[in-house]
Amino acid sequence: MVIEQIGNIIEKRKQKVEDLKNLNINLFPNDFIVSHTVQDIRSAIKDSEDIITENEPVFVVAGRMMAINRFGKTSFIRLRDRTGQLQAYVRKDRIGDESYDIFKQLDIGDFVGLSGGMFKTKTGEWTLLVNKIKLISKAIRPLPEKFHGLKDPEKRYRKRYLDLIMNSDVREIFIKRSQIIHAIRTFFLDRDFLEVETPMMQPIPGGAEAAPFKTYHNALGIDLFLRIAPELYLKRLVVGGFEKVFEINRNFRNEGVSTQHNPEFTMLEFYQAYATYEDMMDLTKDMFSQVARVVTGSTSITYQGSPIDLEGEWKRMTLKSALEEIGGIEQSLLNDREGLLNFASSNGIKITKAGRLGKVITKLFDVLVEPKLIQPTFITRYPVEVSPLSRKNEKDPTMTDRFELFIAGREIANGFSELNDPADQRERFLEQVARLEEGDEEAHRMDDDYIEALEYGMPPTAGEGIGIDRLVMLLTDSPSIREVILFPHMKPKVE
RNA sequence: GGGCCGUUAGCUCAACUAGGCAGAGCACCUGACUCUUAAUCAGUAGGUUGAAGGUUCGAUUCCUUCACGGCCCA
Repeated sequence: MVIEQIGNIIEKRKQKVEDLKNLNINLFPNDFIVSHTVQDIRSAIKDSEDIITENEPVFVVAGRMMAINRFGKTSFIRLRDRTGQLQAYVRKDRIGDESYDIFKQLDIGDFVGLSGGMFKTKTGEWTLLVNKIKLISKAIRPLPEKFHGLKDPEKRYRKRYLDLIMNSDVREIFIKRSQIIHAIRTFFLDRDFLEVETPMMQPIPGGAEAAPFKTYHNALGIDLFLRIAPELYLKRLVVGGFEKVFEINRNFRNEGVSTQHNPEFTMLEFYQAYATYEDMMDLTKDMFSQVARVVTGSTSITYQGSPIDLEGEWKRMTLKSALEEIGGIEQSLLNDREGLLNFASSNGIKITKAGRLGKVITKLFDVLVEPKLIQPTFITRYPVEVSPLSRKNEKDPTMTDRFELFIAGREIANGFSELNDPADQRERFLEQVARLEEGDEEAHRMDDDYIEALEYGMPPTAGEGIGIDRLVMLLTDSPSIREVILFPHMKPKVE
């Protein structure tokens, strides 16, 4: 049905295709040799403006025609390649009658190769004066409208290629995303970290509280799970002697989609032997300011209207003091599970699946404190029962040496000194397994192989995970995770 | 999962309040035009209004259900 609606334009384009074929024109040739990008041409002009003429040097460039202004025997083209946009001027008396007749059959959206010299139009714009024009690839479907572009978010996400063709700000976001990941990689490699890749398919999904995707391996006859985190594998590598490792890769969590969540998302995790969670906080701040400087040129950014300073002091406060000072909960209540639940219900805060004290505390934190942490803030000392992989604090064994980083009201990193005592780890897993058996599909599973690895000895280590998509959102001022993931998950549309 | 909003030409949007021949701009097609850049001028064409049902003489408009999406909440 949709095909019938668009059919009219497509039918006309297909008729053109037939006409061009009858003239022995190859619509999809593969022998055009490109010798310049648009950027190359601009640089050449900048370097030697005075010796450029409309006859030489001759530039050969290729790209998509984004606009054509036709005037009878002459036309202006706007040509786009990956480096930018360039105007070209096509004259019948320069390219010849036959060639111009073919050019008249071409459409906006077609790829062409051009060669010619550069001149200035009377409005002063450097323009390629075309000697030769060749069709390189034919577009059968019309591009969206040139002025308003493509706005419908559903169509932008489903047909991202159109979004990228039409919306330059979208192109910029994904270029920045690449630069951000590059800058992170450089940061760690410069500090003697080893980049590794660990399994995406795991027999026991571990390292986070999340529901996994399940799949099946035919030849082995076993269930496998798409990983929810790489953590337990990276720590096995620390056992193996790789004292500083990092991985940037995809995690998969079987949960809903929203402006903050995509079922697959990119995670940075890193581990450093002989370091503590406090070292990780220092490292994180260094990394964020370096990445921001490389990518945006500044450590002062704006996210959705809020100015954020990545260079200033990053406040550190414990979870409980944050609840007291920012959340407005009396200190005496903080160890009183029932009291906190009463406080919640009398303040209109719904707590489902309340669980133990630590769970209640973190849920209250999510509602009362998290949205208020706009400037970078480390929250430290998380309860043991919500931190099954973290080392217990030496002075207060109900708490762990763990932190989360919040910026712009969102959790963006989670790190801790690692639990390397295998007996303690086994006990923590057993508690989690009990919850799993109670039906909490997000609880951790027993991983005997991991405990065995710890039994061979893991040096004291600290590690951290940072959600790359959220970091990219922050540095590109994007309100939705779908703006920073090229192909976000969408329900298939029935047509 | 809940609430609100949206889905009309290839694209961006009108028409819906109060039911009465579904429109515009750009794109497309035809013609004119050798410095335009949202080119201009003249003309043509383009629609099962997201899907199914209901009310009605008559539904893009009102009602029900469904699909997909957006925002907010959980």
